[in-house]
Amino acid sequence: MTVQRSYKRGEVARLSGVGAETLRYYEKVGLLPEPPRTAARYREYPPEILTRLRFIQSSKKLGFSLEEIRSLLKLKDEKDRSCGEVRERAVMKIAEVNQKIEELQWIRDDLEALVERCDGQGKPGDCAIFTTLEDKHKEL
Amino acid sequence: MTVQRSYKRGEVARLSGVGAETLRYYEKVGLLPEPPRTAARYREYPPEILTRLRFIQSSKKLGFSLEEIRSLLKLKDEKDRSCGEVRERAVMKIAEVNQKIEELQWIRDDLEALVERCDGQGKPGDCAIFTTLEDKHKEL
DNA sequence: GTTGACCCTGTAGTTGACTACAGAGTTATA
DNA sequence: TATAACTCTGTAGTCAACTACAGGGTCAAC
Repeated sequence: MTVQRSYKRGEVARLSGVGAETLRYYEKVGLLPEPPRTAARYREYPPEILTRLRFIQSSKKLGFSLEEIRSLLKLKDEKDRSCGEVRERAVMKIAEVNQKIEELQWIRDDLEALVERCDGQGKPGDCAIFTTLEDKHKEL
Repeated sequence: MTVQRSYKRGEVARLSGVGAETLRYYEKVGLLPEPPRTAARYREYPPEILTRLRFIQSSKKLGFSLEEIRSLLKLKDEKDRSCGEVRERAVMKIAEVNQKIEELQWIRDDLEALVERCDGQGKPGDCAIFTTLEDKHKEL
């Protein structure tokens, strides 16, 4: 038979890089489901918790609030519910994400223009014409 | 001669969507330069402040902290300084931004896969296979 | 020339997202 | 079996990024 592995808080913390206290906090605010407990009320996290935490971490880095992440995860958790509404919300999320990508691309393009212009070393005032950094954002 | 226009706090707030108190806060933490004052110590913002605020706002939406935005803006403000170091930091920023874009694209692709799979309405469990949402992030 | 809508400074309060106890129970190891 | 290293709950503290006063001064317009 297979050994069904589960982790406790400290292990999950070590493996995911998310603080042990933070795990409890995430549970409290509904980002993580309440895990099963041992007889002594120790949390027993299934291995899947790690992918969920990875998702949370990268979403955070991208400027999603915990509230938004909660709603993204809800999409997944509701996979067994009425497909139509989930689909609708997913489509909206896609639009939001695309918008973020576009804005990041502007910023990157601005930075690249800057680098190109000030390619040499020294020469102050030379790379002066990178007001670009702001101009592109006029249409925002 | 040209009429050199300047704005006071309330006008900037209205035009930019950034709260009037927030402007003072941004000044305090070094995101905005101290503007010139009238005889009565009223702030007189030049029109350029608006592009700067737009830049701050979109960067915030993309998950940059005020500290990071400060360093992005410093790149611009230092345009007259040693070009080499500015260039170096810009190159690093570009890498960071590209990383963000990539991660957002993963999230978008995941969401799109989800939408594709649950294309019909109703049928629960049908769009069940969008564990994609987490799988892609395993390599993070 | 006063009323109301602005502006000033300084400071205090709020919200989101943690992070750190205190005081008590549990488990692994020597 | 005792000691260290965990875990539990509840609550309080921290930090970033605002947001909201209080107690005053300024200015335009009636």
